[in-house]
Amino acid sequence: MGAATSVAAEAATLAPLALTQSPVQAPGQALPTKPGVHALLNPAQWAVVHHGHAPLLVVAGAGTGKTLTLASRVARLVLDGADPQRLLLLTFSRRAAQEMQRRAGRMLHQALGLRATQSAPALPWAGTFHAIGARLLREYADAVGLPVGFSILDRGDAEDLMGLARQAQGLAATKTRFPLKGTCLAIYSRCVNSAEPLDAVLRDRFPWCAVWHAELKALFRAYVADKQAQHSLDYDDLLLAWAQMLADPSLAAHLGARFDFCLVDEYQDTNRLQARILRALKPDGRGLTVVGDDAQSIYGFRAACVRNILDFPAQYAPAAQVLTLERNYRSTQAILDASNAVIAQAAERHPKALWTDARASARPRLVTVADEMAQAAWVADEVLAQREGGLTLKAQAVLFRTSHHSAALELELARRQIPYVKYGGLKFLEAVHVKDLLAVLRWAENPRSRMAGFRVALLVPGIGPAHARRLLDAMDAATDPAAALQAFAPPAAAAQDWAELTRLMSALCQPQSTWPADIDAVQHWYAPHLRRLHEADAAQRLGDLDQLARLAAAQPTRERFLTELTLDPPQATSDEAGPPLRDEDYLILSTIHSAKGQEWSAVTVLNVVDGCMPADLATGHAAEIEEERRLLYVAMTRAKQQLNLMVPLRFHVSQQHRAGDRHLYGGLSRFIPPGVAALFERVGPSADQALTSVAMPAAGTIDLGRQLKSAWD
DNA sequence: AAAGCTCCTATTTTT
DNA sequence: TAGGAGCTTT
Repeated sequence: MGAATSVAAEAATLAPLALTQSPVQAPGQALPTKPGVHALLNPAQWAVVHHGHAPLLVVAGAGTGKTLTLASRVARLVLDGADPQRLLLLTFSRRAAQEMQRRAGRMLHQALGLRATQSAPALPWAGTFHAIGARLLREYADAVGLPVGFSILDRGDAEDLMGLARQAQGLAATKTRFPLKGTCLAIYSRCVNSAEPLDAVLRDRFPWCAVWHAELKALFRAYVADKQAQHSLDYDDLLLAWAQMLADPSLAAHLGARFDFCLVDEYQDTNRLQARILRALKPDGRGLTVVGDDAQSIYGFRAACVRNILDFPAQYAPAAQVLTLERNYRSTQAILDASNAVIAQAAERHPKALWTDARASARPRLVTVADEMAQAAWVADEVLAQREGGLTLKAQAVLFRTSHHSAALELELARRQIPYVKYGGLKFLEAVHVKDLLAVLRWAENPRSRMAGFRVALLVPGIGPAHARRLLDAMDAATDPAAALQAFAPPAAAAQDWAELTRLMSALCQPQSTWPADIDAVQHWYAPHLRRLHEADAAQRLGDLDQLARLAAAQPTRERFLTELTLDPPQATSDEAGPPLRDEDYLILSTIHSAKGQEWSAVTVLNVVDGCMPADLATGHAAEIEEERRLLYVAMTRAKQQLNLMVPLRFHVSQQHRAGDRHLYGGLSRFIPPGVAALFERVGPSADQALTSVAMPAAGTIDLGRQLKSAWD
């Protein structure tokens, strides 16, 4: 993504990184020259780095130097003559992609003995499955019959399109309630990603929707047709179309031959479709290395398939070699003991136990507090105390199951003026004003997009759904949709405002359109509409758009901007607020999902309470509970020195004041039974004492916090 | 046909 | 909280 994002992401990962084990990166360590390459790798890591062309599965436990090993392998391959342009490096998440690119780049830089001013050879084919898929599809669009300038729908867009199809099919007004658009898309997406037929998905995942089997099938057919008519691909299409492209033997051979090596990180989080892509790309597994840890599989809800990693070796004849990394360089033994105990209760897993020779230290703590307010206060106290003890804020992280669980803590941090950056759960792209502005750009880029056009047209006062539909129908029918837009006759009441829009659109559709000046033009056009539609908080929303413009300036073209923003949206709040000052220190807040692959000296996990971990929504199926267990395991294994699990005895489930605050008295998570709890140091009042203190009024304080915060706006 | 209302509901995690 | 659906008014 743009400069702002990479600066923030860089800042967020650099500090912890500097403290990692990485023998190869030890201060003063000369760069791996040929004979002594990676002499400091442990034997298992060394075996991975020097493995040949045969298919390889690396089972790498948390903190075992996985990324270092992968990056070293990349460096070794290049040293041995591999062309960096012919290395395909795939990951599931954006963060892992960035991390892999950065570490491999640094390693290459060292390995080639380059000076600081020289840059390492780029690894152009490193990225997420979705991003690489998008690039390949654009490159091969002509060959595979896709429109060259296709738009990529983010999840919101895809839902809206599904919603329109749903209405067009008359499913919005059924007697018994038809699944909502989001649910429809979830079902569709599950079918695509798990490569399972609709009836199986309905039976296993959405039994309450099974009666709508026929209607859903028709709906999905319409949805797919609409996407094609609008020259749009959704996230799933990026994988699906890629897989379909590879189903053609000659294309598969052509693409497979483009890459000498293919390394896949986070393999435990890939789904059946992604596995199919890899099989088609490298049918005999030659040059293929996959890395993962079944104990850290936490994306089952996105159809990630643990079987991918469990079944990988047997796909090949002879079976792929399996190398296991078990030596942990990250955490203290006490933290590992507790983590191992949590995951040991898991039903099915690739057996391994992490170990370290780091000297034993304090046990992780299980901290009982009365409620969320007390939790926030305890965490803030602890963070400040640690900082007094010499630990920077950046070396500390607070992790939580769902994004809003940090709300109380964020207020407390703001009150005490403790800076923080929050990862995950950010809905920047979902804000109405951001969507509006992007819709204009997207429409200009792809005039066939009814989604974008509809949204933009409705912004003009006097244009409603009926006129908008007439406009878009006319554009659909025209060979030159841009001309049809200019020719459209709006209702008289809208004439003035409509002219402004057509002027803007014709400027944006100039062949020599100047980017990023485009976005200024759009902002200029949109600002009055924004003020009209969002009087109350117009200033703040305009600020968001300024931020968007800054991101835009970092991209070479409009198309790249739209693609990058859709596939790699700003993910931390600091991205919105602009890059943090270089020397500024801040605490890390993150969802556990977004924390995967990261590490910090001190980690605090909020709400380790039944109903939260596991989430009460997830307690339906055994498989979901298992995934929640792995989630806790992932959270715990992020910690290097200190780990605190917070147990608020009372925490409220919803912020709906209308129905009154609902509270849960869950108690300690079921994942910490007494035997496991014994591995922790207990902090805080006993359960009895805490329960008596629960009668205190707690809810009202929130507004005070908000006022205090707004005083600094 | 558009705009301005009043309910209503749905709230995991990510590409 | 906020966005959406559905109703009523202009």
